[in-house]
Amino acid sequence: MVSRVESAAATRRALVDAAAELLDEGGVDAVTLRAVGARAGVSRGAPYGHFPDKEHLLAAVATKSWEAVSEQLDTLTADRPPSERLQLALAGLMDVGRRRPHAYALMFSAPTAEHPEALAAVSRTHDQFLAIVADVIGDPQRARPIGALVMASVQGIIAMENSGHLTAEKWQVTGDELVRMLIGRIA
Amino acid sequence: MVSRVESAAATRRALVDAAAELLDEGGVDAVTLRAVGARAGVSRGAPYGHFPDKEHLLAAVATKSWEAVSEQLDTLTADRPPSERLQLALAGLMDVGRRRPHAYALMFSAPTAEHPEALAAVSRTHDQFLAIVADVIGDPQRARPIGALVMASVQGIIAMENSGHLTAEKWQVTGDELVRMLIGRIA
DNA sequence: CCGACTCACTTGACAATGTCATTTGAGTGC
DNA sequence: GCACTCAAATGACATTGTCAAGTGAGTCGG
Repeated sequence: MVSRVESAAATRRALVDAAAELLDEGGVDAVTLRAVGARAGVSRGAPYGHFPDKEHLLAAVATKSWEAVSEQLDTLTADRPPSERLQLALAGLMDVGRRRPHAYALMFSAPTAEHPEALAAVSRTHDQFLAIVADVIGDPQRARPIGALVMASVQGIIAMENSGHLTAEKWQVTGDELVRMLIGRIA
Repeated sequence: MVSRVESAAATRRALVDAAAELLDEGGVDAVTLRAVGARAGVSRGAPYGHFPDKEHLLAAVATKSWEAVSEQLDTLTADRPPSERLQLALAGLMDVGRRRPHAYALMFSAPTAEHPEALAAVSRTHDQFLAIVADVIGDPQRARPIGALVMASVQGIIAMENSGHLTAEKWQVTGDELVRMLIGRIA
């Protein structure tokens, strides 16, 4: 037996999942409210019962994507050496960028940063990342600037990889090698 | 007296300029073919005489934006010390990212990298940048990987600045300081 | 000088889409 | 058992990208 609120929550989840799938499959242009409704098994107007507009639905997708990264960071237990945790954390981020390029772009898009729920998920993930960086460099004072440099650089590497602007032929280097160069220079 | 081909070329220029203005003013959503036509003094269907579709018009805007950066790099004459030229080159890129954030995002977007004309402008600009990096580090062999790291990192810094994900309160650092940290670590 | 032609541009039309107002109907509390 | 709530469905509308057909100013051979 499903209560009304349970059904509504399930519909909301189905809408976000459907939007995420369509985003992964065909980019942001493929995420139409009609397609989302159809895949979620509801009508085209149903999203308006859960989100004020399409942008908020996409923000929910971005929030969920950030939460997935955050949960993956939770699995990096402290019994590993800090440098290994940093490497795994960056590898996890690069993995999202490569497996779900459209979702990744959405996670770092401007509208996402303006939705409180998304901001909270981003902030929590960044805090986890900063804690790892602090353990690596051993200096909490400098963790934030250095963490910002690493995060921004990795984000730029993935973004240029996905957009086709970072090719191995042109630059004689891969994204993974660039990340290794980067973390080799911050220690 | 304007010949027919001159008039057509002028219309094409007006369309690209109008699209660039609308992009700067209201983001990519504000660039509708009707608005572009109106601002260029032609009708909504006129762009189809010069571009196969809207994406090609946006690619032309990206191309022109890259060419502007390239021309600015041309002004960095070799009588400056290499490190100063690198700093000025990066400052120029950051300036575009801050003054024209939407155009900047377009320049690094995936569709842009698939249009030959845009690719040529990008490639030329990247070559100029690589030449400067080679002069700075004095090792042509390592210029490409290091240049890639710097370019990707700066791109990530600007992108996170523009999207609101890189705030001074959160990370205790500014984008400019990150760029200084970066070039300090590659020398 | 003029008639036919070219081609950039205009206009009408259409399907797709985001959004809102209205309606419907299943679950809920008295 | 009945009125009520609220999620969902439906109808409608403006906007947009795109294409087919039409138009008219510039061009060229005679």
